[in-house]
Amino acid sequence: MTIDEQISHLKKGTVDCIREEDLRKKLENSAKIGKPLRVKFGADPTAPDIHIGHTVVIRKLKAFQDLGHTAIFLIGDFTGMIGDPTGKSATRPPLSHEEIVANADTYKAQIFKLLDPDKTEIRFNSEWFDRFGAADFIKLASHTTVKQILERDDFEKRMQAQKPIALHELLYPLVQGYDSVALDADIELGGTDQKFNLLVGRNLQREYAQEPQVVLTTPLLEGLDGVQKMSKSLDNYIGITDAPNEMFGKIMSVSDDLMWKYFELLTDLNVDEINALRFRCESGAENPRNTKVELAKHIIKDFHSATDAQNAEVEFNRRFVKKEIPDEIEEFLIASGNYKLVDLLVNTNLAASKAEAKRLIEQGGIKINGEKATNTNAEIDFVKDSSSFLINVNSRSSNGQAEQFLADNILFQVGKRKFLRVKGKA
RNA sequence: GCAUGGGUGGUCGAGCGGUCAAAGGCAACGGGCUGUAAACCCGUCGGAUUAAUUUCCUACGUAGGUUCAAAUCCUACCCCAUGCACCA
Repeated sequence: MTIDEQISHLKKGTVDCIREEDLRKKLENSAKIGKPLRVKFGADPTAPDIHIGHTVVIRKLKAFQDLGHTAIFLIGDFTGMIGDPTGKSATRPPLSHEEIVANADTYKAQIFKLLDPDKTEIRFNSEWFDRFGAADFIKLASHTTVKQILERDDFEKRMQAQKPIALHELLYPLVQGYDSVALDADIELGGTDQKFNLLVGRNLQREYAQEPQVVLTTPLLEGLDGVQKMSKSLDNYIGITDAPNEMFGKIMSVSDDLMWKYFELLTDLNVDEINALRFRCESGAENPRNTKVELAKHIIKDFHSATDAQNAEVEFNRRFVKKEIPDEIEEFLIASGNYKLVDLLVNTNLAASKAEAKRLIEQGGIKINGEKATNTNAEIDFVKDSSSFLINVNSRSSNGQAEQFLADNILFQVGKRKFLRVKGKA
């Protein structure tokens, strides 16, 4: 690849590249002297569960890696110890060494689904900050003015809205930026929300007489709701350890509009290929649903395998298109006896409380062996009968119908997705 | 330290003596329409109890008090924010 080709490849799907001339210089120089560039990406140590929104930037890291450069995955364990960067006042409890190691392992297991372990450095910023003295800290702070820090969009807004800003939050960008100095980073990647912090790193490197890093930002990926950025706390995420079936379902619920962004940021298809698909959908030549199926398979293949992706599609079709019962259903064993339906739903965790169970029944959300349950007072008998169980569903109200059948289990369905097979305990 | 404003359900936010399990929004959940699209529409949304919207319990920062009755009034305390003062 020529340098021009590399640049356009690296810039695909990014928002900011500061500055492109610097990137070019670094790439050229690296090629000339045969020294790989050091590409940094920092992660929060407290939340090792990453979702595919995070992989947007990790894929970019991989792009550099594929070109022979060194990926540095930095775990901000020191930063994580001193507070919360998002603005809410709650200070995070310091993580123990063991927790940090455990979280790091979790990270590794996840990122190495995409990255090459041999070309990845995993670093912790406590390496240098544990040895950082108060004097060093003051010196670090002296390189930046209050005004500069307050430039940050978030701070400015909060000042204006008279919302509190804790002092340590002002220090955050400095701490994060110093990591680039300590690592002698050539390039730092991050989401667009990190732009300010990444630029602070760039300035600090200059202050510490290093060549400033190139800053490359990637867009934030909206989650399944299509509006807010993907995050675990909003429960609109696709975890990269999600099972193939689950991933498939979640991707299928992404809106058509958002699908194209997912294609751009989460697959290797190039811009032309994506545009071609898009044209077919928009001209009516293809049902967007089918294109979305392809998207789902592309993504699942990366985190599982092509076979898993294929199976997920089959399973999805069976379950949601043909509305058949899924292949594998969890089982719950229960002793023989007489149960109220609502109690059973609570005991099996299908409902959080009796009130909720009742509500589900009233709203037609509960199916027993495929039949909608309508009576909130229904009772079920599990009677041990040699090899199988006599199951007796009856109701107390006058209009209720009693039914009785012999089986070794009852299939419960809650809503469209939850299934549970309740079996009698032998 | 002083002054002012404030602490309400998962969240945001109304209520400011009874009609308050507490408006409204968001989130969530169930149903409908579909391509499990999205959007939209309908319903639910503290818990237990009941044939029932029946009865009861818990909840409006904490602890007391006034009242037949308190999220609402009073007292003390805790916490938060803003401003002032202070400022190497």
